[in-house]
Amino acid sequence: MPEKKKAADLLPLPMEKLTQPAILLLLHRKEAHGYDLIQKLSQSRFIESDPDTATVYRTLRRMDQEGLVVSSWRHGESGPARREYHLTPEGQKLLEDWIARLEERKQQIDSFIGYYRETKGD
Amino acid sequence: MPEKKKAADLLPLPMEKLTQPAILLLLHRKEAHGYDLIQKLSQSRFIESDPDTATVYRTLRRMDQEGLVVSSWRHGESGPARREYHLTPEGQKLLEDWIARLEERKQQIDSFIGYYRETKGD
DNA sequence: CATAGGTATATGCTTAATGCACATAGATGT
DNA sequence: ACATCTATGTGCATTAAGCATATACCTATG
Repeated sequence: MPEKKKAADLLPLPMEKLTQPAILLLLHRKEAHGYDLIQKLSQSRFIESDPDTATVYRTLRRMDQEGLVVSSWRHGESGPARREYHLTPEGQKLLEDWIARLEERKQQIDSFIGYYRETKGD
Repeated sequence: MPEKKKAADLLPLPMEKLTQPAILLLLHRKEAHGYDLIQKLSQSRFIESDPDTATVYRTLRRMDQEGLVVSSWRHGESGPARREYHLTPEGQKLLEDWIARLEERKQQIDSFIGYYRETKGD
C-alpha cells in the first residue's frame, strides 16, 4: 500500500511567502532592523503567518549583497547592537515592480476563480 | 567590488507558479493527460509563462501518489499511449481549499498595495 | 524505406528557497 | 547569579523548479 499524504498537509507548501517584497514594503516606509521587521511582519496582514526569523535575517543579508538595501550598525540604544537597514533606489524600484506584479497576480487569481465558477455551474 | 545582481534578475524567482492548483482546476472541468494539460496551461491566463514540461509530469505523478488524481493508460487513439488523469474527491476538496486561499490572497495583495499607496503619499 | 517532426512521458542534475533547530551574545530585571 | 528579552546569525535537511536529456511511438514526405 503506497503511503498517501493528506490534502491538508499539501496546502502550506506551495503558497508563496512574499517575505522579500514585504521587507521592501516596510523599509520603504521607514528604516528598520531585522528584529523590528519580524515584529512588524507578524502584525501585518500581507503575509500569511509569522515569518521564520532565519528567513528574515538571511533575506536581509542577501538583499544587502544585491544592493536593494544598505545596512549600518547601531549601538547603545538599549539592548544589543542592531543592524539597521535602509532601502536603496534599486530596492525602491524593485518594490514598484512588485506592486505591478501583484496587480497582475490579482487578475490571474480572478481568472482562476472565474474558470472555477464557470465549471461549477455545469 | 562585490558582485551585485540586477533587480530584473531577481523578479522571476520568488513568484509562485500555481502549477499544482492549475492542474487541479483543469482536471476539475475535464479529465486530461499530461501533454494536453501542458497545452491548456500555456493558453490559459492563470499561470505566468509556459509551464516546464518536467514540472507538469512530475507534479502529476506526485498528485497520483497523494490520491488527488487517479490515472489510467489510454492506447490506440492515435499517437503514443497517454496517461489519463481524473480528479478524485480529495483533489476536488483541495481545489476548493485553493479557491478559498486565493480569495484570501487577493485581500493580502490589496492590503500590501494599500500600505504602499499610503506610504507614497507622505 | 528512411527519416524528420510531432506527440507523449519521464529521469538526472543542479540551484535556490524554506523550515526547524541551534549558537551566540549583550541588556535587563529579580 | 540567573533567567529572560532583545538581536543576529549558522547548519542541516527537505522541497521545488529549471534545464537538458532519454525514450518511444506515430505520421507525413520524398
